[in-house]
Amino acid sequence: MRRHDPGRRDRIVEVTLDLIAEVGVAGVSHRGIAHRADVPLGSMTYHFDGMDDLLRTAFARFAEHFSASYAAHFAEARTHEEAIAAVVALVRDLCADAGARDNIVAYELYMLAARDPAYREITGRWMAVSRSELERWFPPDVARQLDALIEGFALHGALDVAPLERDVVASAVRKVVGV
Amino acid sequence: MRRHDPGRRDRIVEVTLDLIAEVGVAGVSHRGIAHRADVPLGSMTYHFDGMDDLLRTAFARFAEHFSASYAAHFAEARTHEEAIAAVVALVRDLCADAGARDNIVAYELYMLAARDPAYREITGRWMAVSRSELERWFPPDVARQLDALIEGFALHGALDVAPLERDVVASAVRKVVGV
DNA sequence: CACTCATGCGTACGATCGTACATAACCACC
DNA sequence: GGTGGTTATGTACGATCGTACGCATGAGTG
Repeated sequence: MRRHDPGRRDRIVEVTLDLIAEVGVAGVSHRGIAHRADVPLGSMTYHFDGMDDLLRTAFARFAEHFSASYAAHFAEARTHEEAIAAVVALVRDLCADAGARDNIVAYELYMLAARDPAYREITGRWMAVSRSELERWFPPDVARQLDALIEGFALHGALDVAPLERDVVASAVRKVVGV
Repeated sequence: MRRHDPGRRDRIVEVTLDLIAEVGVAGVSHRGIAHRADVPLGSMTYHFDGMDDLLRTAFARFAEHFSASYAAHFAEARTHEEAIAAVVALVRDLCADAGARDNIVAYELYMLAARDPAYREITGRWMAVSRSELERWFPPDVARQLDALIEGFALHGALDVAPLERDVVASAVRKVVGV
C-alpha cells in the first residue's frame, strides 16, 4: 500500500498504450491495466473519468509522440534529396520491429476514429502534422500521394506480408516525387 | 419459434459481418448477433464452435467476397491502359460509402491478423489474390508499390481525412506505373 | 397414427467487466 | 499531539458476456 506515487497517472497512460499494442482496445480492461501498472483498481476511476477518458488521454499522448517522431525524421533534412531519403527512412522505421508497436496502436486508433468523432479529432490533428511536414518539401498533391504511399507501406509492413525491400520503397517514393 | 430455417447459418455469418462493420469486433456478442439475425441464442453455439469459430468463418467469407470484388475490377480490362483505369476505379469504390463498410471490416481483420496467426492465413490468401491480380498487368515490384498505394488511399478514404480527388489518385497511379 | 431419435432451443452458471462509494490513510496546520 | 480536509483505495453491485446442457420438438419410419 503506497500512497506517495507521483507520476502514477502517467504510468497508467503508458501501460494503457502498451496493453493496447498487445491485446488491442478490445482486450484492455481497468483491472488489467491496474495490475500491470501496479496500482489499485480504484486508481483507474480516480485518475480518469471512466474508460473512455482513459483511452482518449492515451491516444492523445500517442498521437503527440508519433507526430514528434514523424517530424524528427524531417528535422535534419536540408535538401530536397534529403527529404526523399527521410521519407524512405520513415517507412523503414515504421516497418521495423520497434515501430511495429506504434503501428498497431495507430491502427487501433484509426478504428476508433472511423466510428467516433471524438477520436477523429485526434487523428485529424495528427494527420495535419504529417501532411504539413510533407508539404514543407513537396507540393500539396504530391504530399497527399506520399502520405498514402507511406501509410500503405507501413500497413503492409505491419502485417509482414513480405520483407518489403528497401529499394522497392525508395523507387516508389522517387517516382511519386517525380525525380 | 420456427424450426425450419434453411440458410440460418449463412444469415448469422452475414449479420456478424454487418455488426463488425458497425461496432467492431470488440463490440459484437453472441446475443447481439442472435437478436439481429432473429435466431435464438442457442443457435450461436449450435452452428459455430464458439465465438472464434464464428469470427474466422465470417472473415473467411468476407475475404472471399472481397477478393472477388477485387478481381472483378480487373476482369474487363483488356489493355494496359484499362488496367490503370481499373486501379483508379478500385480506389474510388473503396472510398465510396458502399465500399467504406468493407474497408472497415478489412481493417478489423488486419488487427486480428496482426496478433493471431490463424487470421493471418486469411489475410495471406487474400493478399496473394490482389497481388497476383496486379501482377497480371504490372511487374512484381510495381505491383507491390501499387498495392501499397491502393491500401494507403483506401485508408485515408475510410477516415475521410479529405475528399480525395480523383485526379490525385490517377496521377499517383500513373507515376508509379511509369507512363 | 405411434414411436424414435437427431436436431434445435431456452435457460442458467461462472466469470469478468465498468463503475460508484464508504472509508481508510495521509498531510498541513493549530 | 490532536484534528480537519484532501487524497486515495478496497470492495461490492449490477450488467453483460461466452458457453454448456437438459429438454422440447417435429420429421422420418414402420
